[in-house]
Amino acid sequence: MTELPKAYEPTVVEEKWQSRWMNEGCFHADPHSAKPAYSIVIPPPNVTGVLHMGHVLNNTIQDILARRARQEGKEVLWLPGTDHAGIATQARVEKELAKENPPRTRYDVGREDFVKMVWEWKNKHGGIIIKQLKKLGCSCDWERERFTMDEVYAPEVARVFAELFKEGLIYRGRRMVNWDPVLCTALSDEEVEMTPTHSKLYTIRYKLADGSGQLLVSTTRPETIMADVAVAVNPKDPRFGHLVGKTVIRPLVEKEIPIIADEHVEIDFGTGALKITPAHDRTDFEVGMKNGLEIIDILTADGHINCPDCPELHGLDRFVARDKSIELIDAKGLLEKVEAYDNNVGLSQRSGVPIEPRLSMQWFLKYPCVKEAADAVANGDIVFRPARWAKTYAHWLEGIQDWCISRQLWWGHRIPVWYRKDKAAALQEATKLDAADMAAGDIYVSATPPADPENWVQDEDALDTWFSSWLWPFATMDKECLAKFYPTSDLVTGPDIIFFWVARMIMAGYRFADGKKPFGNVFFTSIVRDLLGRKMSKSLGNSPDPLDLIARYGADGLRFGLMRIAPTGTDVKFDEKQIEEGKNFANKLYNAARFRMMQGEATTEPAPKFAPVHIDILSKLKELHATVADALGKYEFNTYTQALYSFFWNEYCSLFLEAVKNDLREGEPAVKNATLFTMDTVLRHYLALLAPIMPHITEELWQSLGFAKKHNDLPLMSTPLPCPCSLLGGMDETDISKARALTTALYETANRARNLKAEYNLATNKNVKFVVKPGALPVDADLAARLALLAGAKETVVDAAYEAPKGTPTALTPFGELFLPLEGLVDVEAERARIGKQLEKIDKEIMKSNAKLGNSKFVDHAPAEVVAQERERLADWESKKAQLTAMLTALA
RNA sequence: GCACGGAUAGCUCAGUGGUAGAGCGGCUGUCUUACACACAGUUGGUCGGGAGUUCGAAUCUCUCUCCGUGUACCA
Repeated sequence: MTELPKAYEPTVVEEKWQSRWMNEGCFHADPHSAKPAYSIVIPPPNVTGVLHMGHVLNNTIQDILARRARQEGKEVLWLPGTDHAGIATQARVEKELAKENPPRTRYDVGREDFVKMVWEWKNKHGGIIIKQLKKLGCSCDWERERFTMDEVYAPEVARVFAELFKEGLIYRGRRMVNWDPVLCTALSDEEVEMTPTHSKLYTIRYKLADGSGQLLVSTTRPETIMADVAVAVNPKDPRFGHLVGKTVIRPLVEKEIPIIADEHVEIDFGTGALKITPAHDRTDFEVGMKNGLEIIDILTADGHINCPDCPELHGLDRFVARDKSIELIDAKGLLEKVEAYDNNVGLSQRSGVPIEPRLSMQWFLKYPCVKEAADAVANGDIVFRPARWAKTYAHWLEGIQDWCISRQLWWGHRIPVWYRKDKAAALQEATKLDAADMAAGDIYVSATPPADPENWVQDEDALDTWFSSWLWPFATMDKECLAKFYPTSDLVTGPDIIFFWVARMIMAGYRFADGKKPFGNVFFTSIVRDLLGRKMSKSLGNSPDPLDLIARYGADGLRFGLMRIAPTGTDVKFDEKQIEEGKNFANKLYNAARFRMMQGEATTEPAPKFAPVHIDILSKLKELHATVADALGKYEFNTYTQALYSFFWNEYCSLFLEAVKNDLREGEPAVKNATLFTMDTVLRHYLALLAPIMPHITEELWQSLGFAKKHNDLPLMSTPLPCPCSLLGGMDETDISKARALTTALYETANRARNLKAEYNLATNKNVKFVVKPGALPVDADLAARLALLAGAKETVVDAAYEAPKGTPTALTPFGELFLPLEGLVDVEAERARIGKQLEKIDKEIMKSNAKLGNSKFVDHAPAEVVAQERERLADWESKKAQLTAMLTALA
């Protein structure tokens, strides 16, 4: 007998197996393997990141796919790594500098030393999340861990840049971009979040220069009035037609500015007149260009007013200046009114502050292979799951805009462009740079720095982080790996980065990896929310720490609990109770295994003598194989998890084990042997099916149950999935279904028996005697004994001639009438009432059924089997009614 | 504004035309020698509202309400 603790303790077990798997190289992919390939690249978390629930969900799914693929005999590469996350990482180190005494900025340190500091920080503190992923049990090939700025990856980024530049797809220009005044960098359109905001709408009087009146102009941004260069009205607006061509006085830094006509102005909005401020508004900029207007920039890069002509505002923060400017205008008597106004303000996803539209010199990319990328998803070359994301994806591609790829950062891939020293100043101001400049030798664009660096000046900017991560599926792999594992099989990621990452990877794949798609399937996970439906976030403090959850419930418990509630189509509301379920399940599994270990070895002699209950559970196990394969094939992870849960807890533990316990104590050897054999078979197959989602506990039990020995002591994760074909091999299908019918009847009868006991307030542990007066199904000694065990009875007597004393509680079962003789303890009246109640229920069902079958339309239109089913049901109720009525008369 | 998703038991969720389900929670028993992280029993629902299609609707169609997400414009 094995001495084991009563409760499963995951911590030690999980650490043990994690290190053993790694030491034995179980996760390592062999590109020379003859096995078919299966590959996933991890969505690289930020190197500054710590594990959150989204990662747990995402990586558990990837681990399930990877581990299952290994069991299916595939050579698996799950390639891990981290993203350098330009802004986040740079900000992290700048924060450290600001804490110093005296505080420093990156400018105090200087570019070269600052970048060195970030590397130091990264090497010391970065990649915590990698350790955390290991604690979750992720079976990544850690020997192949990549970083988006490492020595292998960085040249790829530069190479791609140079190629796209030569192709004319990357260009530089002075454009209106999204400017983050806190981070002082340009951002892409995707990094701006339009946010509903309570603002104020100011209506201001612009006096006509000829003194003939005034024009009311509404604005939310009075602090930019000094940069107004015109007022526009719609050419079709009858109210203002006569004013076009006249001039008004700009209220701050007074100056005559023209009234122009432009169709962009909406007649119905506000006053119908719009101030044109080309330097500080995207559409105003366009209007300005169209009409040849001047551009007056009155904001600094960090969002302060730069307008010496207006000393009252000069140097003020843009929001302080907003209030101040209104005071000034009001003082001049030019403020008409101030109204509350709800509008959408673009906020920086990075710093959270309102974006400034700003004219600046930036690098842009015209996306390559847009059509290939759109077609691939449209025609199913790349499958999105759930499929509806394909629509979102297609919509984005249709309206795709050039991507601003330069960032005014120091941490990241520096733009691989050099300007000839003597011309650098001029070139950096040039709005157009192209291959001609390269030919002239004025600029140098390449993955390798110029041979004579002293003659060149490199571009100051760095690339958007996503400009490196869009190469992730292939830039992470060496030649051998590419040959074996590219394109990758599945990508598992959140729908929030469908544009940032997924779409761009598809384009990059077609353009840079031999025209091949980067992956075959994309599985978009749900987003984990809190119980109020809010996104998990640090600031709300509603995000549980996965490591804490692992400590309390085990990694297996966390994985199982989360997957059980992760629907495929919608978001998950996270409830810690569900994780507790995962832990409880692990404990159940552990105890079931412990129970088996207490029974000793199965013998080879005598040959197992299967009872219906054995055949039943083995047949269900066979079905479980199919359910699991089907669910995983369809990426239905909650179905997979739920099927595993209910098979084990309900079918195996609650029913089967309870029905066979006596075999182990006092059964004849052949029956005992059949039970041990069946338990072993179920556990062996089941552990393998469960292993992808609960890798640690299954590995531990595989070992302690002795299954590993039969497989050369291989860890379970390296053992091929047992074939369901071996289950009940050679047994006739009709015999199997006969056994299953008997077993179902047994379990149902046991339920009825328990109900009877409960109804008569007999404690579960009270030993009673049941009498079965058999009906249609045969009840042999085996079934009778198991029934007694399941019902918590001393014995079950099968007696066809049994005459129940008046008032004996009875129930109808698939095995016939079931009696619970209590020797006159029962009140006849109470019993009569009980049966009467049952009869009422049955009468209702009969009425329903009769109504249905009496409806000729139902009988004519419904499929034959549905009608037959209904008839059967009715017959069933009728016979039950007859029996109950007979009992009732017997009572009298 | 447009698009997409969701609304089923107190909670978290299954259930795509044929007798409304699971787990948790609640309540009642039980330390029955694998498991009290458990066992047995039990209580919970006009399937968001309305209309339609159908013999039959949680399921299909339309519409409304509420919640969520994406996207566009906003002076």
